[in-house]
Amino acid sequence: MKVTRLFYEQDVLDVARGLLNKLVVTTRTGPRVAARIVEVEAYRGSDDPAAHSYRGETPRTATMFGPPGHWYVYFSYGVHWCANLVVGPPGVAHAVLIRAAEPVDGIETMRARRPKARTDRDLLRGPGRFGAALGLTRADDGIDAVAGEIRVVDDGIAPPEHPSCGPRVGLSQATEHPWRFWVPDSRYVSGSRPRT
DNA sequence: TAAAAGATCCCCT
DNA sequence: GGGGATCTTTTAT
Repeated sequence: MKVTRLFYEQDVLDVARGLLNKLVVTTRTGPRVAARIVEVEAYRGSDDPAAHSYRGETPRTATMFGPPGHWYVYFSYGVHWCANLVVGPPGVAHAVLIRAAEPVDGIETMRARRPKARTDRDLLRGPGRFGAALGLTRADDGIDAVAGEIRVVDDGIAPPEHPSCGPRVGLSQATEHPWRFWVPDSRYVSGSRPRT
């Protein structure tokens, strides 16, 4: 089934679960690279203190307030580029963070971008690693994921019928929501991280 | 203008 | 298991 603009106008939790097993494909930053999404987190706009959009629109989060189905890419901890998909109609700033993916195509290209990765399993396991393996930067913020140079496509593998879920990672607020979803049994998920 | 925190990753022990 | 790197964004003064 094709991933249309309409897909991104569903409830953000449904979009998050629906993105599992979808393919991210790009030739924007080099040779063709494809990766299968296996772990995501949902951020519920103005209802969610952990969402970047919670306190209203700022220059950084402008993309989140725009039309759905676009990439919101932000710079994290002065080191990493993390990628989200914008969900909900314009003005509704929900998003789904891509936390981990399974390398499918262009593995050599990804390995060149991630020299620290010892195995293919480490290539895209974690949001910062996902961004690095795809070669994302500020220039990729706002790109259309439906018709642009970095696309989300359905290659015939359905989302899991019963996705696993649990608390989101790395937050100091709104930690109670089980809005992290992943493909059960995938060896490419990032796994829980202990918090101090 | 300053200061603190941040949707992380990597290396060290 | 713990801490440092690194710098942008936001909020407070």
